[in-house]
Amino acid sequence: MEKDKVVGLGVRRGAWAKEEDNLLRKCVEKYGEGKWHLVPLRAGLNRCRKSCRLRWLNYLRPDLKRGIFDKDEVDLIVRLHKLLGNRWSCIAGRIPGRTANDIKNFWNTHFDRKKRPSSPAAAAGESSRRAAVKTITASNIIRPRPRNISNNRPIHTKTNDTTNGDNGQHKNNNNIISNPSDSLILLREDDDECIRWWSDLLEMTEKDGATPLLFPDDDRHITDTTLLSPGQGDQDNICANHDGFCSDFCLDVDVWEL
DNA sequence: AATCTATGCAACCGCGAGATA
DNA sequence: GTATCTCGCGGTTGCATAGAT
Repeated sequence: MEKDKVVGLGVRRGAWAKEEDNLLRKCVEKYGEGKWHLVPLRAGLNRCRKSCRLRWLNYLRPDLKRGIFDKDEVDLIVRLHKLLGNRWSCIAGRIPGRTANDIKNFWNTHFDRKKRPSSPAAAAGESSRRAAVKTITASNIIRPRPRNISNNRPIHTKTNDTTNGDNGQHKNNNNIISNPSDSLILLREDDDECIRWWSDLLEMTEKDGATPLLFPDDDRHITDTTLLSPGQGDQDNICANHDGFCSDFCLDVDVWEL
């Protein structure tokens, strides 16, 4: 990677200066997320749109949580990775305040078996976590399933979604339902199914023993599954807090015959 | 104190998908 | 149907820095 360079058409690259951060922040606060191709112009930044978007998503967003991952988050990442594989954006959608890049970096640092822990102590500490990861294979990763939503179906619209960037749009990566409003429909109309799905999932995960519902370094069972289950808590908050995430998780486990 | 090594993380790249003309 | 543009994602790179020697 080249840092602090100006290339090609004079577009600046590399580390961001504080002034650039301020310009970008003000621009997004004023115009909102999205329309990234306009952001460099609007903000007066000599950066490409991708760089602006990345900087905002990974660093400047006000709801970002920084610092080390706590146990709950680590456990969640392990379990979601078992389910979803390297679909970091999906995983990030379930962990408030964390970005896909954060999680990806965290995973690559702490769980990627290509890298080795620096000390025996660290290795011991990580071994149990790695053991859980070890069993992940392409065949047991659960992949979301596309659903056909008729255009005629009534949509429960939400008006508090002010953003149209980031998670507001989801690509159909591996048949993920793309529109957050679709997920809303699923939640409203398939509440029971979603609840059942999560129940089955948690049960299955506990049964197969591949990734036990335990923290890696102690025997504390996860009892607070509220964060995980779309069938619990405030339904509105699920999509409001995690944007399109629900769409990624309203799926049938057996469809892909895993 | 100087040098080396390992690690964390910010940033870039390339690609695929959706939207639109 | 196709070309083009934009967006978003996962993979990868390489700088900065802490820790070891």
